[in-house]
Amino acid sequence: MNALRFEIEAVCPITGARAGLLHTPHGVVETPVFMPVGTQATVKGMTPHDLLDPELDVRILLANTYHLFLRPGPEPIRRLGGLHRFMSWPRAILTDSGGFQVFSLSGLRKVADDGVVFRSHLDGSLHSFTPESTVDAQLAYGSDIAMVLDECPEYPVSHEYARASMNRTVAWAQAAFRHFRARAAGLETAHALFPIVQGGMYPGLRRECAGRLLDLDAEGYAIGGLSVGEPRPMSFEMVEAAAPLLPANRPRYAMGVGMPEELPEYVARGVDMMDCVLPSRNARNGYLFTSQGRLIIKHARYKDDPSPVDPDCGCYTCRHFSRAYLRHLFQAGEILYSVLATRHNLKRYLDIMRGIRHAILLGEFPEYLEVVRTAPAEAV
RNA sequence: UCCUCAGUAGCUCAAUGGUAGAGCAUUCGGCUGUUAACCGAAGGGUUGUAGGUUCGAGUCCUACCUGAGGAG
Repeated sequence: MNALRFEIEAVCPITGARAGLLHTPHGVVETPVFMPVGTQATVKGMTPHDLLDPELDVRILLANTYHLFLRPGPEPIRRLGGLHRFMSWPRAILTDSGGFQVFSLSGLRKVADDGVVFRSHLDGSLHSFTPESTVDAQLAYGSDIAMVLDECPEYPVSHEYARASMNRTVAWAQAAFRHFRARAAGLETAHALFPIVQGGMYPGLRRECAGRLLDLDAEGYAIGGLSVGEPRPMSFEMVEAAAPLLPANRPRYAMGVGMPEELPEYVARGVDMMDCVLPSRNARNGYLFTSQGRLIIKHARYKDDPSPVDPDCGCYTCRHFSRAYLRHLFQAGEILYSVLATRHNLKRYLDIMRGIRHAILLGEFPEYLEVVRTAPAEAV
């Protein structure tokens, strides 16, 4: 039983960028899409009501297998009706497998062929993840889209290590799919599982990895291991190596990217889905994304500034509050600052994706790219 | 008028007589499948003033200035 149906509405004849509709068990997602990150079953600072507001109209969220595994645990979530009911989110959820944590919490782990042993960052307790166990966890969560366990090596790594790591990721993906297909057959609801293309910063390994994952006949494919310290052109090059090999009629997901100006670049290389902590995390750290570039709200220059963060933004924050007020809230450490800033930054990212989608549908994506490539970096 | 206490970075305060520091603020970085309402760097001082003791004083002594309390 398929969980997803990917309907392509338009393809840019110059770049190959696609606009489509991703039909999930929890609603339709317009692509290309930016997925806000809600690691611990919450987008920090946002209620589901905020995210559902037509102003944001978020269709799909991320949550994290690793973090929810440690707390509160897959079984409690299953008993409480799954992640959707647990967090009161009616729309689609994609769960990351914890593969990223294998790398980002590297001080605490040991990678073996059959999985990874790691220490909880919460209490130091020992746990293991296998391709099978992370599928089980994500089925307990009731994820619409689950991700296979992968290894996400840091940059730079040797070709030798990247190859071994990629081989492991492919083997894990194969094991995950075997287990997933056996388990999913007995379930009432449909779930999708995406494998992840790895291969370090070696185009040859990326191509090989993509080719080997095709046999899995997955409902969508992810490209991982991007923005792990490498220069940006290299990230784009890795996508250029892998994306053309992936099935044209399935969604492609670039994991963990990127800055606002990078989003159209990934789309131009055939990417349909992206997620990133930048809009939410940077919001809380005083970094606001605007149509005129970045704005660091803590700067004293905004102390008496009555203007909105972005005069061209129609978000709740920009409609009602001044830079001076937001700066005040930030300096005072007030919770409302994070709420308003996150709301604005998410709106900015979602607007960018809607703008990209609109341009593709109108056949004007090359012109759109031209404009954003010459955009200013800093707001005044 | 007298007594007591206190004067150190923009602010609040540290510093057994031995290289004047911290937090906040300021300025600037950083953040990319969140261990992050987080992390880092820089600028900023005639230690109230003037003398004295001492090898050496923010620290001890004297006078003065300012402030806060108290007494009358």
